[in-house]
Amino acid sequence: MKINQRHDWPLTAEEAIPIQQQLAKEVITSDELGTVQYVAGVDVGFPESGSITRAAVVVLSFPDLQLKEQAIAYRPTTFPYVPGFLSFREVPTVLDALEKLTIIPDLILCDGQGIAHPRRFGIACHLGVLADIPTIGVAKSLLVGKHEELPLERGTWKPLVHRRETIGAALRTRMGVKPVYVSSGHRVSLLTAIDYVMRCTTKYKLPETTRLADKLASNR
DNA sequence: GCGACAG
DNA sequence: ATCTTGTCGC
Repeated sequence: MKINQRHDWPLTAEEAIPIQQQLAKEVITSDELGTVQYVAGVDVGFPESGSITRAAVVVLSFPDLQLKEQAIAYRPTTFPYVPGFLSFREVPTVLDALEKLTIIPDLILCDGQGIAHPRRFGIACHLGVLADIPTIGVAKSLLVGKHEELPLERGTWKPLVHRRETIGAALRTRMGVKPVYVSSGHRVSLLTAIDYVMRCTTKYKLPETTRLADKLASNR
């Protein structure tokens, strides 16, 4: 698939802030997605002591979650890891991998936050806006916000609140296991996001999409 | 000013 | 993220 270039990639957080503020205006947190036939998962690894960025994308059929296609892309690493600016480090290479796909995914599950971000523009939002594809943020740990303790049952969740605003949810995908943090990326509401994350999760804490992408991104 | 801080 | 030994449970 072809993706339009929207902006140059900055090399510092200071230069990245204006870009986040501008693109954050384009984020849509209501449901603007059609029938989901293909769900994608993306993940990024940093081999060669971090000097190389390796992005992996897997496309699964939905709801049966069978692997249909995968792609991988590499770039020299140019942006450091700075909390709040993860997308500037990972998205350029992820877009390269997406462009190699034959199948255009109907939904993408990202490894990281969506709007559960200081400026409401986490990596899932950035990828969603640039690719113009519905995205959901699924993070393993918290960047901002807090939530009440949740019940132990699989599928239970509590609102993730930041500055008195609900920005996502802490979701228990497996009984008795630490929750994942789900938030809207682009063109997906929170409730719909929670539903898709549950439907993509089978026997592990993380969605199958993320697990397969992770295997491809970190393995060799 | 002092901590917290996705991957 | 990455590095990296042992340990716990099915």
